[in-house]
Formats: sequence, C-alpha cells, structure tokens
Amino acid sequence: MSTPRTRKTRTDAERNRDRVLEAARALFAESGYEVQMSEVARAAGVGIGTLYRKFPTREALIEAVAEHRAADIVAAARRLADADDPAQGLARFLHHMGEVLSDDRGMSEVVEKAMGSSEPREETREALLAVAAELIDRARARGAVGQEVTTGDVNMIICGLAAVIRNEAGDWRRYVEVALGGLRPL
Amino acid sequence: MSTPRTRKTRTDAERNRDRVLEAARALFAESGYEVQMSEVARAAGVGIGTLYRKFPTREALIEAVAEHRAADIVAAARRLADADDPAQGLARFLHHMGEVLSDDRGMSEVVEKAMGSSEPREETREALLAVAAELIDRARARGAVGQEVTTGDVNMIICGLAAVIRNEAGDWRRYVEVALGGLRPL
DNA sequence: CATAATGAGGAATGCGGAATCCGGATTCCG
DNA sequence: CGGAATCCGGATTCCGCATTCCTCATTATG
Repeated sequence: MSTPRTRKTRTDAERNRDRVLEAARALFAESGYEVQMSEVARAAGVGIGTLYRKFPTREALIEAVAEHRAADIVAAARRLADADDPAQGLARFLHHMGEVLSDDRGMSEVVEKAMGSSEPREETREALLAVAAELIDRARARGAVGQEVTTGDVNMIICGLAAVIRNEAGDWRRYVEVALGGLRPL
Repeated sequence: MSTPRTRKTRTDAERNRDRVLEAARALFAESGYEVQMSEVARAAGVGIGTLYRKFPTREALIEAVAEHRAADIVAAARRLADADDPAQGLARFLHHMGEVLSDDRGMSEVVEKAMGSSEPREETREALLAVAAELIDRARARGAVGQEVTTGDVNMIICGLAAVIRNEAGDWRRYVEVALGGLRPL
C-alpha cells in the first residue's frame, strides 16, 4: 500500500487500449459478441498479447464494451425523458431503444439477456427501468397509459424488441406501435 | 439401385434410436440445445458411438427433435383454430404458444430463431403463420382486431414471447395481454 | 544518452467438446 | 446351432479457440 514511485503509463499503451476498445465496439456492433479475440486484435492493429494485457479475458473485454454502450443508452434515455413531451415520452423512449439496438447487434444480444431476471448487468436494467418508471408515471397521470401498467411491462417489451431486432423477425417500428397500443387505457 | 436382399433392422437398434430421441427431447426441454452429446448419450443409456450412428451430427439430432416438437405445436394450434370461438381464437393461440414454450426451454430457443427471416425451419414458421392468418381473418371480420393487423405482427409477437419466456423477463401472460391489446382496432 | 522499466507481438500451449474408429458383443437367418 | 451382418461402446483423434509465455522493441527518467 506504499507509493513506490510509479512511472507514468506509456502513451502508446494508452493509445492501444483505446484502439482495442474501439475496434471491439465496431466488431461487436457489426456481428455480435461471437467474434474471436484474434480478429479483434487484428482489427485493432495490435498483437493478441497486447489485447490480453489490456483485457485479461474475453469476458473482460465484452464487459468493458457493453458497460460503455449501456451507459450511453441510459444517458440518452434519461435525456429523452427529461426533455420530452410527457405524453410522447414512452413512445420516444422505445423508438430510441429500437434505433440503438438495430444499429448494434452486440447490444441487442446483451439487452435481451439483461432484461431477464438473472443477476448480471443488473445495474443497466435498473437504470433503464428507473427512467421507464418516470415515463410511465407521467403518461399515467395524463391517462396516456392504463393504471395497471408497470415497469415490468416495459421490461418485457424491451426484451421482445431486442429479440425481434436480433432475429430480424419483422418491422420493429410496428412492433413498438403494437406494444404501445397495448399499454393504452381500456 | 438393386434390391440386395436387405435384412430387417435390428430391434435393439430401433429401440436405441427411440431412447436417444426421447432423452434428447427431455434434456433439450429442460436446459435448451446447449447440452453436450455425451450427456445425451449418457441420459439415453447408450454409447456416444451409438448416438452418432443414429444422428451423424449434433445438428441432425437437434433438427430431428425440433421437427417433431414443431409438428406437435402446429397441430395443436390448428386444432385450436378450428374448434374455437373466432373472437377468442387469437388469444387462445398465443396463450397456447406461451404454455408450450414455457414448458420447453429448447423450443423457445428454436421458435425465437425460427420467427426470424433466415431460411432454416421455414416450414414451421409458414405453418404457424398460416394458422395465424386464419385466426386474424376471422377476428378482423368481427372487428376484434384492426384492419391493419397482419401475420407479420403475430410473427413478431411470437418472437418476443419466446424471448420473454426464455430470458424469464417477466410474466408472459401479461405480455400476451399487452400484445393482444395492441392489435385491437383503433 | 544510458538504462531500467514497461509494453508489444505472436508462436506455442491448453482445453472443451464434436466426431471417428475399431475390437468385441448381439442379433438375424438358414 | 453357426456364422455373417449389424450394432455397440467409449477411448481417441481432431479442431477451433482462448489464453500464456517469452523475447524483443519502445518509452520514461535522470
């Protein structure tokens, strides 16, 4: 726990870390999380050894990327929630989710799983649902959605949305419309 | 192309094939399609070699099981469609799907994928959607669903339903209610 | 500039699991 | 019964990756 006169971390090291993260983000977005480590390294213009120094494990890399992206999503959602017309908030929120997910294969994998009840990536779900809760409250106050609507409903809708997008099961915008329709009162 | 006096296939061989199929069905239902071949063999009380003689490939085994189950599902759906009150048909259909999927982990994996636009397992999707089309027509005639509702909608709803169930993202019955609500006219 | 510390690279290794092989056991048929 | 024809079992091979390790290159520091 002493401070043994540590050197500044090399600049090239830092640069490489960024390169790896960026390459991973791009590859994951393009083809999901099943890409190989060597491929990430190649895309980053870096040796496998280097990649592994930065992220000691495949899982560590995935987590790093996912965390980053998730933070972006939550932030954007919150922004939407604050700025928007309350009656439209929920709709905008879901459309935004769709937009993001359809541009990021990896993310739709993560989100689909994350909305499940198992522990990992919990904070992301919590954060998203916190935003959703606010939107629901406001919408409910205006009578835009039924009294019985909960964040659990939104949770399921998002999970389904991710699946529809990931499997290209159809027009996700229409899916969102249907889901929103189902939340309306009466 | 001759008929070189073929023997009757051995009875034990046939018995073993059934055992394997049954064991695979049970394991797949329990824990999805990621179970190992050796595990299937063990559960079937059969050597790995035997398993591979019956199903030369992991994929072949999965396909055999899935095909079987899918046929069951389609048949049940058609029965429902024929027998039921037209206004309730679609609801019953989706509830039935939910019931089946929540009892069969493997099936929910297959169905989620199958509702996607990629080719394989096409016949199943076709068959399911054919039933759905009938149900939609009747419902539409009674004004139970909007004019704009299509089988594509049902396709996405089923895909989402499978995802919700597979990931335990919430109460799937509620999901079905919301989806149905979204299909109602106006 | 010298040199100690840190990082880079990528061949080599380890590992999980599908698929193969073949000596021995079983079953069919005359 | 006898002896093919078939089938069984599971050790073994093969393969695709992730991960490790060691040598060499690059950078920070005085």
